Amino acid sequence: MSSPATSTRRRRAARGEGPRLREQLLNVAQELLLDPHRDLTIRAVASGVGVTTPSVYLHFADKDSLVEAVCLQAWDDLRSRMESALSSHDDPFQALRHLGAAYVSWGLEHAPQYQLVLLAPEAGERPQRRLAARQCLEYLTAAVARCVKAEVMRGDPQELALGMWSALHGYVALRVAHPELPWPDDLDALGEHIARMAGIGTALLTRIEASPPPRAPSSAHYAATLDEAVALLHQAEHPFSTPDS
Amino acid sequence: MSSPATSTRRRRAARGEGPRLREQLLNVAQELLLDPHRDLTIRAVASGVGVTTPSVYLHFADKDSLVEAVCLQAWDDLRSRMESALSSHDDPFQALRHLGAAYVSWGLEHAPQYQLVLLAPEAGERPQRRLAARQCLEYLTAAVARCVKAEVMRGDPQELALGMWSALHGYVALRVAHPELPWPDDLDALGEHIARMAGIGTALLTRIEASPPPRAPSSAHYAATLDEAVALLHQAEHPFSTPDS
DNA sequence: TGTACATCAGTGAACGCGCGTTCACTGATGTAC
DNA sequence: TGTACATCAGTGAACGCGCGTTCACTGATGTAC
Repeated sequence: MSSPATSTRRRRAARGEGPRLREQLLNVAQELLLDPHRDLTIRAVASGVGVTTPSVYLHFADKDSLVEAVCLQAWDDLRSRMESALSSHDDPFQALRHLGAAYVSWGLEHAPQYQLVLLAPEAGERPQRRLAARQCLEYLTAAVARCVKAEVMRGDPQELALGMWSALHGYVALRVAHPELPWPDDLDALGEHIARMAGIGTALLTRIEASPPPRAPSSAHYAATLDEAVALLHQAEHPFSTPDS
Repeated sequence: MSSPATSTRRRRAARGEGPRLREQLLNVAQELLLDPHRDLTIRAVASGVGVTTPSVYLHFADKDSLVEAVCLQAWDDLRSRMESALSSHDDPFQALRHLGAAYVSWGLEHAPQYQLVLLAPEAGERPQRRLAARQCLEYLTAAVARCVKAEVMRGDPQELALGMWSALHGYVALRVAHPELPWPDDLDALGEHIARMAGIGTALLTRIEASPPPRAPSSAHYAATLDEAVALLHQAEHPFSTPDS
């Protein structure tokens, strides 16, 4: 009578095949999460698979468990992307930059999962999401630590990583929540810009903080000094990176 | 019988005094927004004032209008803070830095309002919140434009402002959603760090992009060149700023 | 100064919705003898 | 080879909750005459 509108009624699973339903529920839940016009409800997930609502409780204790499982599935993907970004560049500063770009690019591609783990107000109270956030920070901290070891940055790697992360996160968060702002067309280009801005900014700022100058400067002095610095870079055997290394 | 538990029953307003209820409703709604243990519902707002639920509809068309009104009230405060940060510093680069620090500091103090306008998934679809976000960008763009005019930065002010904003926003957003991360105790110190990192990073990066060097560098070359640049700054008449100007 | 009337700031009770969740059940699948 | 039985993947119907919202009303306040 009240058969699901979105899907044909599925065949009942064979004896040992029960757990396959779990996988199907996760898939449908993921689809719902990606569709801004539909809500992720227990009822919608069940009917999407072609099953009645109570069946969901055969595999998930409650709604939260289901939602969390959906999101954490995607975060494994980010972890592996960060890992490969880190290991595919021998040079610490280049590795950090590519790690940042990979992070931003993943975040923009997985907006709903990103939103749930890093933007939801209650995210900090959920152990699984805390863990996902923590692991993110650890990858970044590792990358920054290598830069500190190579003496291109100075200071506490974890604190610097929090600063870098803020810059990357902000771009993803702002773009996802306010797509109507005058963003440039190329999603990743601004991500690259921000990753480089944060990297270069951190490198220069931590040096200045390690040996603070006596007086406050003006814009004119900043400009003049930066010009000289860039000129210096051009004379160096290996000058600063172009946008694509 | 079912008198409100949270407040004494108020006296009925006199003839012309009707609109005063609106103000009281906004105040209670604000309190509810700030209390993470209570939800902002029409019922709770009404009972907080000491009035029955339908009375709320005398002043607000629906719940959304009420919530939006509460939030936008606070954003006026941010606008004035940004304005005074901008006008209290003659030097463009210093003004930008203080604008950033003021922004972060306000965001951390007004987490719920910040969350609703800049973090909520549907924020980009609400005209009022779009406007608030847009005005934020405009203040930042104005500050960056002054830096571009003073030649301490190069490029499109709005695009650079989006990058700067991302960095500032990310810190507020991350800290608000994940307070359990290993943040330093001083809220504003890291905000200052990020504002400076983004400013200096943008200034240096836009110079490098305006005159890109021929080859990709290594961390060692970055380190050596930045050392020379900082040495240069120390020789300058007005070197880089200390954390407190 | 008194009285009929309009206004306006509220009230009280209820509606209907969609949600997460529970409970007693069913009927196909495999297994023991 | 047939039959009784345990298992297990589901079903169907309902509960109860809190919410936003609506509707017909009331009773104090001020005003016209």
